[in-house]
Amino acid sequence: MAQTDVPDVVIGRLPIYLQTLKQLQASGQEFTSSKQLGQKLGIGSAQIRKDLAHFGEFGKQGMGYEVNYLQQQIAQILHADRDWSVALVGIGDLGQAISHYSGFAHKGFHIEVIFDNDPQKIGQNYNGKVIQDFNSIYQILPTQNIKIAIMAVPSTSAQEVAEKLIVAGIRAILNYAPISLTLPSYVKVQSMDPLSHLQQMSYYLDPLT
Amino acid sequence: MAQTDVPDVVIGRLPIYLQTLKQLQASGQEFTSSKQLGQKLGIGSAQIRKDLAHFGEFGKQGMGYEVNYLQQQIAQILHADRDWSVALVGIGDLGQAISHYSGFAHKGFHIEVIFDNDPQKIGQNYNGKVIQDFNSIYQILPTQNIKIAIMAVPSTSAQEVAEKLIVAGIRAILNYAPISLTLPSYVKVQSMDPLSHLQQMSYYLDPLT
DNA sequence: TAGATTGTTAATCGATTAACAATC
DNA sequence: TAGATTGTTAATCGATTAACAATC
Repeated sequence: MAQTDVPDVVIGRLPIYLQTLKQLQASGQEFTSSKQLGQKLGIGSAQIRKDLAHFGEFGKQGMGYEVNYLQQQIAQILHADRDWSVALVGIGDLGQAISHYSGFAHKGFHIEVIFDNDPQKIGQNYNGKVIQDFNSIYQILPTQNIKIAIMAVPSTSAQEVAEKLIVAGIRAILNYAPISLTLPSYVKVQSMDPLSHLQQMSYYLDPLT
Repeated sequence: MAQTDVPDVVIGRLPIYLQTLKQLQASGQEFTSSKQLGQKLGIGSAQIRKDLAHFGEFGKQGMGYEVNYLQQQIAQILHADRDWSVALVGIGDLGQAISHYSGFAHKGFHIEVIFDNDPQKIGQNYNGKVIQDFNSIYQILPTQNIKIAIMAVPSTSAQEVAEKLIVAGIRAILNYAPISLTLPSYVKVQSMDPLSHLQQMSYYLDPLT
């Protein structure tokens, strides 16, 4: 297991390698090459080989990579070869959509607890789970050893909610609130911000149309 | 208006600058500085000044930036100072959540048409809009001059749907399918992939817990 | 004026790309 | 063997950071 620190940007590409390998596997292909992967992803083959080199040697000269083996190896590196318990915070429209989304559970991320702070919602049954009072996170999260949270709360409370989650032991947050969180570096944060993406694209669009 | 090509990575930061300026404005602050913005965003002040320098001079020495003015300028640069019509393709669980989400419309991105290919859904009224047959995109999109699409379709059909959208005149796609699209470079694509983000974070988590 | 902060240039840093010996 | 593709080193490229004169 490579212990020299691997750049964030490399880690960020591993999930898409994994995704692409899964597709190749589904299509029944046994071997692939850095060239083929690069073409599918629109990046250079050298970059893929360099990225993988951080973790070991996974291919054979002249042959390329065995799809199945490389997939397993990358899954292992990402800790995607196991199940993770996840807490969902905020069960408004967005939170409900997230909890419906089956893609997480199928890939090993299971929403085990749902929190909200609305007395109307607390205690209600949602998707087979009782909605818990957000104030009880200190009782619930540590005992269940949950390290990952998905935040679907208003921007106005996002920072405060995040800080409490950290106190409760959360170490990775997938943030759906369109705000930049300021948190200690030992906590990983990834933000989903569709509006930013739309604005980024509209820059390139002809404003006259 | 700066015409020398600005790096993608810079354009990608402008929306978060805009977001932060809106927050400052909401809090009633009239002036800010690259230092303050940098601290809020966890990036260096020099980077912010350098980014802005691509487009002009927006500050005053010793004073910093007028929040309102800088906000307007960045909005203009991003073409976020106008309204855009958007097509939503796919009205399953995810598409429904997206169409409910009010954040887009409030920021100028209006979902004007909804497409699906399920005969059960076509013709039904959803959120005040009649769901259109995806096969009619060639009639509808060009006449309404819609350049932006949000894709919430299965991975298996994403590539094919994207290609048809381009023929119908779409030039920017916000893709929710977890797949890497291969498209001509004159089309901008941004992908929303929560699973990739979760896997990226789980890399850093202690696998033993 | 003195202090602060800009816009910009130069220095540093890191990531991508090209090239190639090794070898399946 | 000849062809293909790896892993890796060296060269290039681009982005971030540091520093500072200009000036509000």
